[in-house]
Amino acid sequence: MAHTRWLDGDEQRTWRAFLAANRLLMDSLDRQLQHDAGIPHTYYEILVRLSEVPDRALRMSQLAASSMSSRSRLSHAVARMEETGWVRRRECATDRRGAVCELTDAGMEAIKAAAPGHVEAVRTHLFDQLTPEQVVALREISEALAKHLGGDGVWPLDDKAS
Amino acid sequence: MAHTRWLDGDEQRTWRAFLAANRLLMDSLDRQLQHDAGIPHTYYEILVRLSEVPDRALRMSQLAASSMSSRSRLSHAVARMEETGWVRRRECATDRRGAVCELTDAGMEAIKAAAPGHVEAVRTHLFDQLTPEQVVALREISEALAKHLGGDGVWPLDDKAS
DNA sequence: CTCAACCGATTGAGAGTTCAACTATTCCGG
DNA sequence: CCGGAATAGTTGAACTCTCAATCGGTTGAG
Repeated sequence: MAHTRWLDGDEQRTWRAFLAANRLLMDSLDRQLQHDAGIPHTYYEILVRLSEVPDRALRMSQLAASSMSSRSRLSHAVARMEETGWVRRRECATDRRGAVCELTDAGMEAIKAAAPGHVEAVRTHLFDQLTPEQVVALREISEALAKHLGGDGVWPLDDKAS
Repeated sequence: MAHTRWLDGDEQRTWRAFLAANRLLMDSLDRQLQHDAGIPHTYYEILVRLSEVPDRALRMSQLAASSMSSRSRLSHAVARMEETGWVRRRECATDRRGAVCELTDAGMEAIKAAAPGHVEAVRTHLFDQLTPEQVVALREISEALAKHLGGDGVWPLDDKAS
């Protein structure tokens, strides 16, 4: 790289505000969930993905992709949540290397208990602070970034309504 | 809370795209910095704040606020970076409880070495993916959120220019 | 059929973060 | 001045995350 394309003043300001907003928001949500439900936000995301899928079960790799988690992180997280009885690991029928992670009833209860407080926090700290137009803009921005960064397995991305 | 204000379909989609984009972006930047410069992004932020301030020195609490770090996190981080010789701790002249953190020359060199690669990553993964209008929107959104969440000591927030 | 390359997932060590507890100092009402 | 409350910062334990190494299972070229 011969010549660095530095950020200009506006870009700097945008970038710093973005960093600040993200860290403050995520830290806040993490604290809320940890305090009220005893789990970090990343674990909550994993449980939610499982809860929305047929049979409440997914292959580890699919679960990792859909929760934006590295394989390693997911392995540790699932091990941890298996101890507390929220998920269970089964062998995969079609690929003996694979593992299927399944949400238990206790795990489902845990989500249901944690969800209202979490959703309320997301609403008050995010959506309540933005105009409807900003919400639309935020979605378009986020989808563009995630698409570029290869966030697969998260949204429809396709479907109708386009 | 009697009744939870759940997210509607559009809000869900926005929220998930936002989560995906943020995690992917931050993980990517963190990996880049860790790989090319051997420091996590949070440490980089701390060093940058110090580098921009008179005397390259700040009280711990101010440094924590301006880098969106908890006191504890900053303490650990500074201890770590002091070992590697990038910062130095001095007593505060006006308050014997206080400590002043100062960027060393070696620390300054470390930033200068890390900056080009980092800035390039921010550009390619963020700004290059957005239209100028989206950059403006992102700044307004981020500033609204950060302001609500009490992100002080980060921007001017005041100053001239409206 | 065989073996090497690849894939799915786990593991352990090292590093960063959080929380709560703690020390030391300053502030302030009486 | 005294003593309690607040402030600045640090510390250790518990926990999460990352990275690289590893292991068994699968796949495909020859």
